[in-house]
Amino acid sequence: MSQRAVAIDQLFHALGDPTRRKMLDRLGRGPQSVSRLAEPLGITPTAVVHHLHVLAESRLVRTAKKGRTRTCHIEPQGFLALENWIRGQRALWERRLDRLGDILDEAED
Amino acid sequence: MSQRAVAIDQLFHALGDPTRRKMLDRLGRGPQSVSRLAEPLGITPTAVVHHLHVLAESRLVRTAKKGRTRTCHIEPQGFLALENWIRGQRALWERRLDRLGDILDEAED
DNA sequence: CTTATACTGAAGTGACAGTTTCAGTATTGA
DNA sequence: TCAATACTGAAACTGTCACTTCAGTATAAG
Repeated sequence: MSQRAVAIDQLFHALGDPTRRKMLDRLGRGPQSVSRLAEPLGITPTAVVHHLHVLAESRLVRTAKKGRTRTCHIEPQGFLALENWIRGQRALWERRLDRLGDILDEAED
Repeated sequence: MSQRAVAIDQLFHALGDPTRRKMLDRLGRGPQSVSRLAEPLGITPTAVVHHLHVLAESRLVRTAKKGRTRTCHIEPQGFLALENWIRGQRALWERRLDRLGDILDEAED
């Protein structure tokens, strides 16, 4: 599997978990510490740290420790990669579907 | 969890599997039968059928059986839902990051 | 009618991912 | 210095998921 494919794989795996997406929602509204992320999710800080590793690998979040507190915030890189993937998929079939025409029409229920 | 959230959940779960994404790549190039999807992936038709169920639930593919052959093709609906989700995420943090400025700059490595 | 083809449902297996507990380290504040 | 706080690593538990085999059904072809 190519380097690119591995990255996409990690990315989708990261986003595939509901808890991680909830964390992203939180972080979208502003930076948070590990504990403050954990509390509303009803999971332990340990679990949060694990999820942070996964999210950081895909460049969806970035964290920095200052003193005894780790602060987490959104990083745009991962989202850009996701958008690129979708563009690639569309490029595959969009022209063909346009040519066929009927399938797209049929698809809007 | 809201109806919307459930759908997004299914969608990411569907896209989280590498085999299913390979199937989408194939189908992006044109419709395929179950067996012809299975062969290059090195899995049984049974497994393909399972994946097709998952993909169909998220409106990423559509299938139709004619005679003894089931033909599968891409459906755009799921991809649109994914794009909408990303737009929602961006809306959360984009303005804030623009205001802060420095974080985005720091993010381009 | 008989055989081959194409798919499908049920049941079972193996691996992995999310989570917890618990013990440990680093930092802060009194 | 001492206690409380915040996080982290290892180990173990549990459920889920992808996949297989096998038996069965429907369709096509000779």
